[in-house]
Amino acid sequence: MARAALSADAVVDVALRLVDEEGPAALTLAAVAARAGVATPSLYKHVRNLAELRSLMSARIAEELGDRIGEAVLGRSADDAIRALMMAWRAYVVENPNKYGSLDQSPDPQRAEAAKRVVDIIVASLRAYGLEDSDAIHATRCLRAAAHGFAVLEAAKGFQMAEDLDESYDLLVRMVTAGLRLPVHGG
Amino acid sequence: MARAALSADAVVDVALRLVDEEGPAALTLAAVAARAGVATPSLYKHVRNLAELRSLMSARIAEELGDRIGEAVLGRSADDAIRALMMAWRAYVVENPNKYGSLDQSPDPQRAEAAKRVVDIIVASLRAYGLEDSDAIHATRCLRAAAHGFAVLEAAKGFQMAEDLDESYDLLVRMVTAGLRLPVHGG
DNA sequence: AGATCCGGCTAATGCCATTAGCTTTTGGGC
DNA sequence: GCCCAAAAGCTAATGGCATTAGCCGGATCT
Repeated sequence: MARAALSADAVVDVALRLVDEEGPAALTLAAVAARAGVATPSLYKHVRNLAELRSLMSARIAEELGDRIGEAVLGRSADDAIRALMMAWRAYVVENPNKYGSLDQSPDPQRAEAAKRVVDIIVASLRAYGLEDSDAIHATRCLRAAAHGFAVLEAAKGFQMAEDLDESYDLLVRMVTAGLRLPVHGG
Repeated sequence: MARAALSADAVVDVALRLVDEEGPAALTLAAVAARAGVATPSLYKHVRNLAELRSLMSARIAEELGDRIGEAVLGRSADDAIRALMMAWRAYVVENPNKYGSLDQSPDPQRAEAAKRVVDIIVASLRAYGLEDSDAIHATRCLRAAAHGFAVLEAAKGFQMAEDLDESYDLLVRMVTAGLRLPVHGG
């Protein structure tokens, strides 16, 4: 062992704080190193390269999101759980738009675990609707699409009209909860 | 005037083809210039900088998407129109995942027009449901969130399970069309 | 024909990621 | 208490990229 000043986790911490405060475009190894009080190349002792740092950051963001929605569904079921889950999802995005905006969806092992947890929480919440196996997968995809789509658009300031976003989201939540009662096939 | 070899539009064309073929990460002025058969700095005669090129590209992508969904809703109404619109949206994404992935949502004048057209088409399609004014805005946001969310996740290969994506999307379309009959407020 | 302007070019700057290779610190075994 | 191996830091160097400055040639208009 040696000086334990820095670590991969610590680098990710610093990077996340940087993105949170200055936006995704501010993420450079130089900026992270400066914040960590270290020369740029030193970061390579903890992280393979910028791409890996991004991936680790995404994993952490997915974990945080998973924590939030996991808490939200505790002790709730059916519409109540889905509403809480979606509300928690959006609350996370509103609190951390820059972080959410730098979440990337690319499939890599690191992220797989965190993403899987989010999916598992959703799938579990869908059991109250009688959705299992393939049906639960299809329904989960719809829920993710709705929540993520709204999140991305809101984080990117893609909704320009003056109407209250809370009301829009409330409608979306009701669309989803009602939609989970539809037959997964046919109609 | 002088040699009309290149133009802002032509540069955008080249850039879009580049992104389409090699992915969003391949977008550099150097690469665009190489494809255009020109030295890198020459591009600055047509485009202010990389950020503006990105913006122009986004505008074009939004236009293309607008064309597609505009065509799709022609001669249809209500569920039929919404289904056609959402199907056209996804078809565009599946055909052009890289282009769609480089669509950015940031609000700037160039993009405003193209984005507005997409929104207008949706709003118009919602009239069949009796949705007007604020209600139409809220409903439009939900539809955009659903379609865009699915599109982003699919383009980024965010859906890992083996289940057929067509079936998932069909469920999403039915969720939306059914959801458009919900009261916009309350429930 | 000549002035003008547009659109191209080369050269130069500065930031960034990444690599190589050296130095320092630290903790464990003697 | 001392030595050594490895971890973690550093400086220097490389190469790609965006961007700016300033020059040049040809097309257009008068």
